Amino acid sequence: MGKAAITRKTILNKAFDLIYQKGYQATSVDNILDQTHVTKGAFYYHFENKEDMGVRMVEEVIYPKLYDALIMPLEDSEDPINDIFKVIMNFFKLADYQTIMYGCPTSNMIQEMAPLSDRFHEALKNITDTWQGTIEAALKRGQENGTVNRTVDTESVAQFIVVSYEGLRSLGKVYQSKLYYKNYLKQLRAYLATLQ
Amino acid sequence: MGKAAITRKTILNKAFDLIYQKGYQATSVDNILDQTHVTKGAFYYHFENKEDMGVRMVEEVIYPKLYDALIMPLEDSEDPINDIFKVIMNFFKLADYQTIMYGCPTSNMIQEMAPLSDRFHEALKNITDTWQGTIEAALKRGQENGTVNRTVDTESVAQFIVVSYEGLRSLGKVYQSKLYYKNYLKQLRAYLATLQ
DNA sequence: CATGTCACGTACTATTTAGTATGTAATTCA
DNA sequence: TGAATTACATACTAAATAGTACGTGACATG
Repeated sequence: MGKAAITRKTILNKAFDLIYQKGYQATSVDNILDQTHVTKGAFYYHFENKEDMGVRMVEEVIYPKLYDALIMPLEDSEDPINDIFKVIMNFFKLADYQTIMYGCPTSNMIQEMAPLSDRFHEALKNITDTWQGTIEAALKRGQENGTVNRTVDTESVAQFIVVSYEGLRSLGKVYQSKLYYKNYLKQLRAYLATLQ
Repeated sequence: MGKAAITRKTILNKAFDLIYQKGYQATSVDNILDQTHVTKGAFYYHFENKEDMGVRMVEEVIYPKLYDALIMPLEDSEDPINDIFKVIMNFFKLADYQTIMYGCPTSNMIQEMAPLSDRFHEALKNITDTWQGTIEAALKRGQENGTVNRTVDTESVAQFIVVSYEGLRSLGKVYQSKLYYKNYLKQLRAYLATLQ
């Protein structure tokens, strides 16, 4: 990676840290620059404006995190009912305080920016479409190999799983207890079991 | 209602309109004043500061809306499995474009402000506690009268319902389609049916 | 070796922000 | 009716904001 590419990455990574904790609008460009050794000239050389930087941050920082943790592990799943549960449970097992305190980065950005900016809206819709689509595809493979009941509506089930997960991460901000996550996993498992 | 009380209400109601659409931090005090016939002197006479106004808005505008639509109808429910579904379905039936476009006011405020302000955190936790508690109480009555299976963990079920609802409202911002809500209701009904 | 482009660095601006200082009508109450 | 308190109105400030103008050293390329 060249020097310029490093500068760009530095901006995006620090922007993620701050935006994840405070929100996009509450994080100023100066705020990001203060916490890096990057100057304003460099910032506006690499990005058109603040919105452009934010959208790239979603695409290049937030999306890969979600992909690695929750999407990729399901891409080849032949036993979705068990794998979906395992993937989510495993994510919470590895989660630190920040992860629980500040919610899901994707969901945070949707809440704040989807209604305000078309560019954000599109980037965020791509992420959720990909995730939901991956779950749906896994459920369909499960239907073919017999691990998932053929009568289930894979689209609405995939949606329900994503929706419940994002709701959990959102309300997790207010409850911040292990029990809250445990309770969720209990009900998620029960719900998934009904799909067999 | 006296004249001063009307001024106060005017501020809170307009604050709700703007904050619901743009977020708390993106809505300035001047912004609220521009859209009312209220001056800065009046604003800071009625509220300590912007945060104080925001918290009162949560308590006095957002909470009553959620209470009327989703909490009160369940307070005397003796058939929670059917009533919970009906109440949520009914809410979406009556929902306008704004409601779907801008998500759930409570959830929006949680996402933006719960990690940033203790006063917001507390006010928002009270709302969700009340809602979840009401659902749990209804489920317990259902267990007593036989409409709900006695083996179900009412706390985690109540939590799962709230969580899935809030996730839906959050992701609804990005999907904005009737189908998305229909799919949710389908899975919610299926999930609730397993509690019988 | 001259020259253009890349990748910044510095200094600035116009606007917006929450909040304050200080007034002054309108009520209330003794 | 006089005095105090309520409920505002107006004008201001200091800080923060996104973005710009303009410079400059490094480096590639003909």
